[in-house]
Amino acid sequence: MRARGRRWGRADLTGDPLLVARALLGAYVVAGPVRLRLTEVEAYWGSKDPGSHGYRGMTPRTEVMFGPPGHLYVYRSYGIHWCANIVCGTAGECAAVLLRAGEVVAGHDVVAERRPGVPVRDLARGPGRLTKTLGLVGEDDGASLVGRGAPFALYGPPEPVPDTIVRTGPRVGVSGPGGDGETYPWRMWIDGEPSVSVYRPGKVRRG
DNA sequence: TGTATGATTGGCT
DNA sequence: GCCAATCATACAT
Repeated sequence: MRARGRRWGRADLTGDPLLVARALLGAYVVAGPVRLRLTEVEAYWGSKDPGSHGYRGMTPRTEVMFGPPGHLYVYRSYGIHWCANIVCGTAGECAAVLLRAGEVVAGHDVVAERRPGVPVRDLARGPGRLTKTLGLVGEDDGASLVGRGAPFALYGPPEPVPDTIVRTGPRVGVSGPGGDGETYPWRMWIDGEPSVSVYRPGKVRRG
């Protein structure tokens, strides 16, 4: 049996979202019988960040992101998929880390039922696929990952993920503040992981 | 009340 | 590489 990392609490998610995102690489998300090792994440930082849903202030949808760290922010993407974030930062500011990709390390039987015919490396390769594999839906928006009785849980990496295998780059599908397709390098992933999603540049706006 | 848009994916050319 | 699917959200009217 592989050693298991320490269960994370609210304190582990408090602070700079970029540092939290880095720390989440290699961490485990537990949803019922399914456990996922995170291999790719993106940071979103509220009012500093035109790419964030919370950039223009709090709305009913983004309310969770302004709350205390340790909760899920789940939203519908393109009317079809669900995408999941872990709220981090500090209560009152808007910060979250989008879960983009991971590797299934437990609960394969359940996942196989949920996602028949899907190749192993594609099970959680991309944010929409990841939520499907974990079974996350809109009703899980606001649910907690920390504390006793939380429906979900988060465990730190069993072994530290060294900086030498961590890569950073522009976020996927987000156009940056410059407008020229410039983006913040707030996407982070573990190099060489087959589950890491394919990069696609954000839509170029006319101009 | 109407409408444009998107932190995507899967299927087809 | 290109494009449709499909709907909640945000914002204009």
